[in-house]
Amino acid sequence: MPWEKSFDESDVVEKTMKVFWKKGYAATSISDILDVTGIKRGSLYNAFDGKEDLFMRGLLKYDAEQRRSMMRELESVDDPRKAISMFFDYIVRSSNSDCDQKGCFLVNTSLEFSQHSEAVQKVVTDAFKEISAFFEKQIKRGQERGSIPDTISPRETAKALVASLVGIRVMGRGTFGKAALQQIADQAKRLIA
Amino acid sequence: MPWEKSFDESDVVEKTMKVFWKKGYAATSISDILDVTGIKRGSLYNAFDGKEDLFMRGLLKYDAEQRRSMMRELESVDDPRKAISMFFDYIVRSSNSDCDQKGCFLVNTSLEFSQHSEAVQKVVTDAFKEISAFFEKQIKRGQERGSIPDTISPRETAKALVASLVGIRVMGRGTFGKAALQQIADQAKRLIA
DNA sequence: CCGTTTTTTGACCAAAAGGTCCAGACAGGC
DNA sequence: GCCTGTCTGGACCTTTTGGTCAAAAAACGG
Repeated sequence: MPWEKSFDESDVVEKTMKVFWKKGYAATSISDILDVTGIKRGSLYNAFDGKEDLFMRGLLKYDAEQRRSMMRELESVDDPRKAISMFFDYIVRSSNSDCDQKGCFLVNTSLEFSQHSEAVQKVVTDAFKEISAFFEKQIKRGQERGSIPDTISPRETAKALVASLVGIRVMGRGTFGKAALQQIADQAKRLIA
Repeated sequence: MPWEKSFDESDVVEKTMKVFWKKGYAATSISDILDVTGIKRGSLYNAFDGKEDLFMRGLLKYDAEQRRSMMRELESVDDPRKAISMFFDYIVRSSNSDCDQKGCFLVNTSLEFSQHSEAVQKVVTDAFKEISAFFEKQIKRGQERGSIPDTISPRETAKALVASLVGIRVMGRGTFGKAALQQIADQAKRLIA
């Protein structure tokens, strides 16, 4: 075994992810990536397959470290209303604390569908399906224990909550002010009130 | 006066708009535009300033012909609940009838903010502000005539409705199926029920 | 300390990007 | 029918794009 890489591969993916996240796929050039990682061209292509590969890795990393990890924490919340509420608060908080206003990488990517492979599309759609399923499950749990009214439809309300979430993420990129995002979240919660 | 243009300028803007709408700014090349309009390079740069200019014109055309014209029609609806309801149904219908799944040009553009001039950003944010103001006005009217409960906050509910609308537009690009969009819209209407 | 094996480096490539330019085509006014 | 002004076509330009390559450098086993 003759040599180890001089750079941390996952660090490169992390930095690359942030560029794609902020600027989108098409608007990000390889040069941008070289600049932000400090790595050289040859090293990049020695370690990765190319732009698409880099994007995919970044997206998977985001999905695992941001969305999945947050949802895993919320799974352990006992009170279903609180679990849903915490989800929204988390989104609002992370939207408001990001001074780059990058929004959500998954949402951003879903509006770039036409430029991406089906593999990428699947990551995104699966993510939204899981979020929707999460909401649905929590609503059902709430109905079982009487904290959420039986009159509402779990599946359809879940989808509406996802849409609100997406809306918050989009408006958080600069269209509405910070205060508005929390207000929207609070209103969305009325759907399960 | 020696010669008229051989192409219809507004027709070129229309076709150009559709490409930007579908693929986004960065992913659309001048060659794409030449292909879709059938016009030649020299003619394009003789009639327009360049890519940015073309994009701006397309965006303004969309805003005027899609959003503004629809809102103008809704202004004349007497029943405020119905006006809001029709807005959502219109969005759902136009999302579902577009086989290209382009979504909403304004929403798409709002996720490309970093690549655009402030002038472009202003068009988008103004559009959303107007939609929000429309909802707010309708909610207030509904409360005055007793068809919408006094307990809800007009301004904040309006913002939540905008977020739902945006969510529908995003999910309509392929993440959720057609049926889901109408379901989301129906749930959103519960915010003013 | 020498070969082996991998990484690094930066030059290099073809293609595509956005944009310019001008020779020629064209329709008016005279 | 010619002159004038604009419009068209496409060659052309520079820069940037994503990607390749070969030579040099660096750690390890022997």
